[in-house]
Amino acid sequence: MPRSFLVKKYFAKQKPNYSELECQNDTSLDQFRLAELSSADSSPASTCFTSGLVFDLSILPTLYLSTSQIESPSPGPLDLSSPCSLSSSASSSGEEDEGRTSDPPSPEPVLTYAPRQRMKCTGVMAHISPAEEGEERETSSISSSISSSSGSSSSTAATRPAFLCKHCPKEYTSLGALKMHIRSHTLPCVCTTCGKAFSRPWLLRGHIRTHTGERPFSCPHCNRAFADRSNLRAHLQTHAEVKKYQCGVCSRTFSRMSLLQKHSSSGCCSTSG
DNA sequence: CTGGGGATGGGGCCC
DNA sequence: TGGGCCCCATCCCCA
Repeated sequence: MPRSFLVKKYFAKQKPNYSELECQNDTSLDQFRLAELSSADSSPASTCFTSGLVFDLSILPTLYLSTSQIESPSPGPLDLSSPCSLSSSASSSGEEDEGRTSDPPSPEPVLTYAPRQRMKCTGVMAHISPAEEGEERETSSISSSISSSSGSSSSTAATRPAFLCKHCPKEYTSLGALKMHIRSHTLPCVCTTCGKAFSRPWLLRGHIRTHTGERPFSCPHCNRAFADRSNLRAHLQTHAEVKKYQCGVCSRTFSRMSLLQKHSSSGCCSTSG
């Protein structure tokens, strides 16, 4: 299977440092922190920061069958002790704004169009049944996968163990990677505000911002705020004279890969295809 | 059609 | 080994 997705980028060892983002984050962060703290006891949506988050695998089957039970975020016996539980501190601590942000977008090298296939596995939910939700079962399945794969005629397995996902054809070279991947099937992090489930807590945090309206990331150029750093990064491209993505045919640059792809597919590069 | 924002998924790296 | 975060990528929608 294609493993190109697992290939780390050229700057793999570089510590990202969007100094520009940091600056604005430092200044705006307090505002958001205050807003967050103040809203934490006033805004209904913000309740999800304190008690609206439940990560209970057992509810997932119910979740996909019917969301009626979770549409009313009643402060029931929430399992805040769960490893996936989030608290107001988790967000208000500004773990992602605290200066861990990355390097300056600065004069980045313009990238020519080199589309990468996004790997998706579909039909996942159909495989998830209440009886399958347990991590133990997952891991036991992993073990069996390992043994079966190592015994199979896989060329890669000859040198390293292959950790196969039982929900999809994906395979990994480490158990940790597989376990993390499995979370994308089990979706243990559930937003009790809307019932949407996520594979990782920080994904849920980002989602929660859509409820709270929190936008910790501000553009230093126009002060526009974003809930997601990636979106800010994309936005910063709009301020750049030379965009990050360049058409290999007409040299026109775009702020987003998707725009370049649209551009390519809509005519410019039709000479070659 | 293009440009851009919002939201989200996922692998890799660091602690 | 797991959690948290980073970054990239993608889809959807709207102006």
